[in-house]
Amino acid sequence: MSPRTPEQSEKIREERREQILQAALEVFAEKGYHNARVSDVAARAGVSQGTIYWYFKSKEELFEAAFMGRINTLFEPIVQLLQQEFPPQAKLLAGIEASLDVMVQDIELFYLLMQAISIPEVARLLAYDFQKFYREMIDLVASLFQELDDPDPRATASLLIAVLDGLGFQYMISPELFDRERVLAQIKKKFHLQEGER
Amino acid sequence: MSPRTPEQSEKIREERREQILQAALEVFAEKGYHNARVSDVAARAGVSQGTIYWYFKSKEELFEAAFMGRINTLFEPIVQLLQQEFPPQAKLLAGIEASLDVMVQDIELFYLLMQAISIPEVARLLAYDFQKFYREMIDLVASLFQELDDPDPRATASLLIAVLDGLGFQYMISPELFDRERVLAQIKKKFHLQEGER
DNA sequence: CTTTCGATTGACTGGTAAGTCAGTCAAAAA
DNA sequence: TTTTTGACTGACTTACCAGTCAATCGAAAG
Repeated sequence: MSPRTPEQSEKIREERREQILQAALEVFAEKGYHNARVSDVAARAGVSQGTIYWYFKSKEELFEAAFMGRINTLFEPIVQLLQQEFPPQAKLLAGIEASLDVMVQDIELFYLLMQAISIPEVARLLAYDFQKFYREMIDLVASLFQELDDPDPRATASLLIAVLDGLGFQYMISPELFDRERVLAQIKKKFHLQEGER
Repeated sequence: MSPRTPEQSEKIREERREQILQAALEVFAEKGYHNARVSDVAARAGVSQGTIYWYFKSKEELFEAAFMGRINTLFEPIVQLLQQEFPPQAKLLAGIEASLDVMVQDIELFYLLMQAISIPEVARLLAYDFQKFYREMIDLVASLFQELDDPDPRATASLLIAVLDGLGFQYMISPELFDRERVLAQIKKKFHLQEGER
């Protein structure tokens, strides 16, 4: 009766969706949300414009899906890392290094982030997801500083995350000013994360 | 011959220009660059759309002028402060506090900044101005840390500015997470700026 | 081979908004 | 009063693009 089993359809849909999301990410990062044409995304993905609307309700929804997908892909490993059974200090250090690497290798994520926040119609969709993500990160990092007997773990966590965000920001503006090793050394010192230190 | 002296014309132009810039700032901050209509700015300023184009070549140029004007207005006092004849520690502390205050009171500046960076046609215009501003800030702050015998003043300056940027970012996303006094205390501690400390 | 139906196409539409321009205004000079 | 000219107006043009939809495809089931 039906030309394909539900599983087959599902697989095709999943692959096409991914293909469109990847194209969307590239085009949005290159041109910015408003200068990116839905037809550009279609062309990049090798499908027609109509197909985009078979998979996504609107341009806004397409951006949201592409952006949040990317955030999750990049940060899930870091979050996982922070939850493993290791000394808190080692986890913090590894998390910081991983974040710096994401920053350098996927700086376009920051670019997408700026857009996500500063375009009202997109920000509306993402506000909840994003605040949740942020809060969870602070909670997680705060719990590690707690283990390290920090007198004010939440404030310290907040500050550490602010440092990382701010560095991403600097890197966007003037990548050449950024010196991974020197900055890393500074962070270790300021947050008392020298190897061997308790 | 001429209906007005050059000085009179100049005065009128200057006032109208300011009036348009103020309106532009409000409208851009409220709606975002792309959702702000030039006609909205005109209405807010109480002039016709044509008048906007008598003073500014394009919407992009209008944004640039409004944004950079605001940046300068808000940061000139801080830069001045940092250049006065006071102990470096006191100047750093005062500068940090002033920055936090700007952040809380003029958070829409951050919002405009995100836009300025993430909208390619605007970023193109602003890239130079902005990198210059950033570099000067780092140089200035680094020179103060140098006076305090910091072993790596530039890295420290870079980190401090990153903290402030990152905090602005957090404040945009979740203003309720921000606790000025706790954060300030943390910064003082991490950057060795306790009152009385050398 | 025929049927079925989800997937796909791309030309088209309707609304929108940046920027233009022909004409008006008003204040000072002559 | 008339002339001059910079400032100003707002209706209009022009181009654009998100989203729609009627038509078509194609793979598997029957």
